[in-house]
Amino acid sequence: MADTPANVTLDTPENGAEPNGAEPRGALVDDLATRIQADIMTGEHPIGSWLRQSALATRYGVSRTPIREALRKLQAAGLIELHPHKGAIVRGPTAREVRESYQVRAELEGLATELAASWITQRQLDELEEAERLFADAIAAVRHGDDADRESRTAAEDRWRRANDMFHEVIQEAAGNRRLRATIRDVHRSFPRQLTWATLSEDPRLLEENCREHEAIREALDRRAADEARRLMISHVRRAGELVARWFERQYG
Amino acid sequence: MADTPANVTLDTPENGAEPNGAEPRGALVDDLATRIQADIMTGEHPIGSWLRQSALATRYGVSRTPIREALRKLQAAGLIELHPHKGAIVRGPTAREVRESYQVRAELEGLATELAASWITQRQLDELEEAERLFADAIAAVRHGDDADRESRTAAEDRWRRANDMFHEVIQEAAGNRRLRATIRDVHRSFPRQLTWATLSEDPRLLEENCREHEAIREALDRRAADEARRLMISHVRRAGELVARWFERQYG
DNA sequence: TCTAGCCACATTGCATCCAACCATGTCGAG
DNA sequence: CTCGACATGGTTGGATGCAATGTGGCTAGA
Repeated sequence: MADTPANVTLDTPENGAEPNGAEPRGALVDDLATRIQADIMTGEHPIGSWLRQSALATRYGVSRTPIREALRKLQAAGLIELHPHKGAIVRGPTAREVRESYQVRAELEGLATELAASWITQRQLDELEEAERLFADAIAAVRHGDDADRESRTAAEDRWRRANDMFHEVIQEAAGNRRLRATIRDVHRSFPRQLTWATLSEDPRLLEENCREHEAIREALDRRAADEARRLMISHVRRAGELVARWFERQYG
Repeated sequence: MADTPANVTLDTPENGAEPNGAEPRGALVDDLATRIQADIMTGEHPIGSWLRQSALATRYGVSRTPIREALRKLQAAGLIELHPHKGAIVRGPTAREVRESYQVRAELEGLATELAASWITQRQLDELEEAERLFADAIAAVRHGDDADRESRTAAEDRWRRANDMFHEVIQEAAGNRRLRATIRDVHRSFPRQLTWATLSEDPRLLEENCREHEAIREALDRRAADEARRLMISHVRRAGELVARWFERQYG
């Protein structure tokens, strides 16, 4: 710790990470865990790279102690491996794990959809429609943006992901089972999100297919056809999973 | 810290628990997390009680640092709540959460059973039969032991739980999806195990019913009737869940 | 008697310190 | 030239110290 240049550890919020010191000074570890996880998701900490405690400490402007606690949380979440006396390594899934995860997720989202058919409100159905609209917009942006404009492309990615998340989250919300939702999130977050996008965005036809599947699900929910909605959702997720797994194999296998 | 002669610390000789330094000296935190979790499950740290870091530290013969990391893991697992500057509290589920969890678990175990129907080996079918036998033995022990012999009763509880776990685990093993198994475990361990036992053991008829349901599931697996096995497992888990939820409401509601 | 303010104690949060440990590169023997 | 013991730098693991925060009790005033 001798080399910290700006060793002004005074309570002045120097590093600017906390704009307004709104930090309740107890949520620091949880905040760190969230940030590190986000940096893993975006690929800033690539799969297979080492997470050095001191590097993270200087990066986020804290000491190693809270970093270590945050790493424990991430370990429990399955995002990293902790090798004693060696360090933490960002854990990437295998193709098999991708398939397994999507199989589990398909079942859970199927259940969520089945439940949602009973409880979904008109307002939530409208939100699903809204999500579809955003989804279609994002697809259009991809088509036109092509590779010419890289910035609009990542913007489209962001919009697409938001629309997709919105669709699934509204349904999970409508299902009214918090534990179910939390479980789906746990399964989902075990591997970087960019995977789904990277897979589907390669071929706009896949995106459109995805969109149509969403429509079909919403339509079934609108008719309160629980079983059908469930089946549609399961095959929807499974299909996406198979595509991701294949892409993953081409990439790393 | 070493000045506390510990009045209660004697009944659990933790500090001498590592006779031969078999500890790889890096697994300490994980070990602590496991032990604390076990003590929560057995009710030694009752639901709603505070977990004082220094108390845990002296109890397990370490300093507060590894304790804190272990608590972070348990927090991530959902077993405890961490209130900044106040401490860790053992989190008990609400009746609603019990219902939600069992609904999720039912779906997942249903999937596991469906998958198992395709992959289960004769050896695993034999293990299921073995589990049933142990199960029946435990029931018999409960019937005869009555309340007269308290020791044989807890022994029976242990046997019963082992048999029950064995049954479900063999099926999950046969399903061949590790992620599925891990997810079921995560959902399952969110609340103390004694609940299931405490519920079912009140009425031997429930135990016998449970046993018959196991038989039916095994029989369906034997016939490779995937759909039927799945349905049976789902209603099996749901029924158990409903019983636990009701017991829980009577107890705490 | 009741309540508001205050003070002392208990507990956590984070930083720092030291020992244990792994990896790598060097040097000497065969 | 190769292989193994050894020293060294870098990293993690766990303990301890100190400041910040929450809590309960005590007193003074109405």
